Amino acid sequence: MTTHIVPREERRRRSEAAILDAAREQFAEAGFERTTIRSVAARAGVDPALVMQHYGSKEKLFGAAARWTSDHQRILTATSDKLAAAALEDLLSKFEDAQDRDAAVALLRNCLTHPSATAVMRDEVMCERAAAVAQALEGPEAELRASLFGACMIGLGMARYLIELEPLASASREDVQRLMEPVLQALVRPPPA
Amino acid sequence: MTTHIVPREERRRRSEAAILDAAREQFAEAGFERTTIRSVAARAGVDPALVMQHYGSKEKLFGAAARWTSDHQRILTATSDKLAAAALEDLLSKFEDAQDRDAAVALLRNCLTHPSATAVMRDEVMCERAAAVAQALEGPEAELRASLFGACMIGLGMARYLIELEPLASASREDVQRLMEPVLQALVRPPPA
DNA sequence: GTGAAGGGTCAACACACGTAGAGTGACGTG
DNA sequence: CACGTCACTCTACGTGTGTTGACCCTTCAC
Repeated sequence: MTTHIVPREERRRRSEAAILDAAREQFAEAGFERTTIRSVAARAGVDPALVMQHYGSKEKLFGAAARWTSDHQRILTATSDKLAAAALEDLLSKFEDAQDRDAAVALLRNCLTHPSATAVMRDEVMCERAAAVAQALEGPEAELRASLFGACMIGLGMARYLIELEPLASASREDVQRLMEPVLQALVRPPPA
Repeated sequence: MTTHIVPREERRRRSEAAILDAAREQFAEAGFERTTIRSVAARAGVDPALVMQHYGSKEKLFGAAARWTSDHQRILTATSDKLAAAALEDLLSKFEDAQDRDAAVALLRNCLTHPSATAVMRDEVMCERAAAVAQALEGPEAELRASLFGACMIGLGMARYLIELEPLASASREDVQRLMEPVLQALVRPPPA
């Protein structure tokens, strides 16, 4: 055995992190229902009971794993002509880092079937950003346009990263950003009628 | 008893239809995993075993219930300046009829978590229509733009009917159509650069 | 009327899951 | 060295699930 001697607290933090990583991957790949405590434990190389001991329940584990880590400072501070670009930048960059990506995918994948994921998605992610977007919009129906803005962003994320629709899934980030920007700009500009 | 005498075949067709309706509603509301054969049977007023006898397995029942019933003739025949309007018309009208709506929601709700629903969504629904859309598009990158077109449509459907993001969920069909049309038109027109 | 057929029900199996409680062995402290 | 603590594991329970086979009871053909 080449295992070094590690202090208890460090060891605890490591296994907790290993479990969380495994949970993120599993929830992201297979969804909440098809993810079992046992499979997460196996992936993390620990006993199923340890998962419970650390996170209390499958529900809480999911809550800790599925997050949308992002400050919407970039959106709040963007002027209306840079709003679309900023939002796209924010969305697309989230999927570069593996950990952020898994956490986001875990939330996205389950937001249609898991009650608390739906609530988080709607209330914490979309409503908040829609409010921020609406604030930057001029003209009538700002809230509705902001909702549609969010809807397009969601659709982009789901089609590209979850459904993996081709050629969108394989397209370069730059191409996606370049083509989508004028689309979202059509919502930023006040409606014609 | 006031039950009329009904021939066997008619009786069979009725119970089969009742089961399918119940399954559609249940799959649409609760998703695949949270829907049980027992709950479907209860909703249809029959015995759980009868569901199996008619549809063979939960998987096959889901396959029969979750469908995207729509001809894309309207899209194929539309000229490029009417393409966005036709697609929106097609999507929004699907959710007026209760039966179509349940079948569509059942597919939409599970297309991120259920393997075969994902496949149907990607291959039968999106790829086909994206191909039809791409055919109508002029300029470069027609396939990618068609993918993005589909992504926005999906996002609209999910945000409005599944996540129920406000004020989008409560907005009138006309308002949604009016505001979204120029958005999709930005994908129909050839890209600037 | 009588037998066959088939729609429908009942009870049960086998399995996988989330979860709980007792037990174990290494680490830290005196 | 000895003792308590804590991370960790083993085993098992209870429950809910999809699915099955044996059993009714009405409908049809002759």
